[in-house]
Amino acid sequence: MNRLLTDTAVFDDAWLPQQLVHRDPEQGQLARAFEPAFSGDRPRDVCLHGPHGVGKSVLVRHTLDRLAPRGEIASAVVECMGLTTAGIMRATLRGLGLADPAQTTPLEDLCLALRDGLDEPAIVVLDEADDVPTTDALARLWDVPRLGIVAICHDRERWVAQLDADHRQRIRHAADIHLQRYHVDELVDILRPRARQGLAAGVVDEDQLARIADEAAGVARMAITALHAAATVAGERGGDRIRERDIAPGFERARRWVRESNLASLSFHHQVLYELVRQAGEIRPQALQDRYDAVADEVYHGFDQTPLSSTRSRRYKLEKLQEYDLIAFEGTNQYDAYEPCDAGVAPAVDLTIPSPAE
DNA sequence: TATCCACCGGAATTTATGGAAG
DNA sequence: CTTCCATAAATTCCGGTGGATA
Repeated sequence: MNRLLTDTAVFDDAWLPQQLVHRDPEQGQLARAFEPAFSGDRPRDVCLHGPHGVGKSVLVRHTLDRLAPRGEIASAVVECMGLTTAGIMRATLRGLGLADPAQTTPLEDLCLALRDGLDEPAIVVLDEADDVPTTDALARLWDVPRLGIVAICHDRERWVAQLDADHRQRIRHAADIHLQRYHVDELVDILRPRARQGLAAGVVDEDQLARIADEAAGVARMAITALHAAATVAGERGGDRIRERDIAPGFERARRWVRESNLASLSFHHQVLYELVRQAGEIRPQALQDRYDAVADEVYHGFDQTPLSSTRSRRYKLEKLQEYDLIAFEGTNQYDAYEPCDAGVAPAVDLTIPSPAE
């Protein structure tokens, strides 16, 4: 850790501030939705929506924390991204502390375990609900008495549109909470306590907090990460405080961190395909497939993995890489090419890839 | 305009994995 | 230990798309 940073934990997604600033009305709405749980009834369902990084999950976690002294409401936060219906049910059971089911437990058994295991009101939070086949999972969760659902999504209309008629009817009764992007001065209020606790004294001043807040365009997560990154960049160049010239590189570094952590969460196959695209800089689909065939044996050697033999499998991986904003490719014709979004983003694994034959 | 071509992406099917039951 | 059975991942199959070519 460099000497400008005193506590990096405050920049983590998981860090909860003492006080949630500028979200009082929304916090009140959410608390009212949970209220029935205290008299043994099912909490009201909630649809919580708004753009990336404006504090949707933080709002829920914080509100649950604040209510804890009034009585325990069991709750589970489920990261839906990439999960199947069964995966969501498993995560719910685990999160509520009811069971730790094996990957192969039948879906029906999971639903039964949840219905039978729950005798108190509880809340399940479906984070990133719009990235999943939520329709089926929702139906299963709605079958559980006393379980309230908080669905977190980006675009309410789009999410509701993919539900079937019954679900749509039911979601109409849910509390609807929309989170806007923050204004610059609100973002500064969010950054200030983190700067105080996470950075050495005098590393950043109000003007620069405002600069960072402005650049982050209302997205709290980006502002917080960029502050952390700007301090890192300033330290690397030997400075003892953040200066104007650190801010743009800070944002670039912040975006790189996000991409690197995304890539790290993916499989070895993804790492290999990403690295091939990154080394090529720009590569047409056929060339990429040929290259993969040429180097796969050597690259996979020593790892407990076997190369993907079908091009379809590789396309699935490439699709994921695009979803995670790691590579870009446009359109469908043969002149389009894959390219890395940021060639400075390195794979999480050390790969030795033979250079292309001359 | 008609045909070709490279490639995408949906859907069905097969294979891998690992817990549970006998 | 073997068999069974669930999910998830990998693979196979193939129709559709849209620019290129004659």
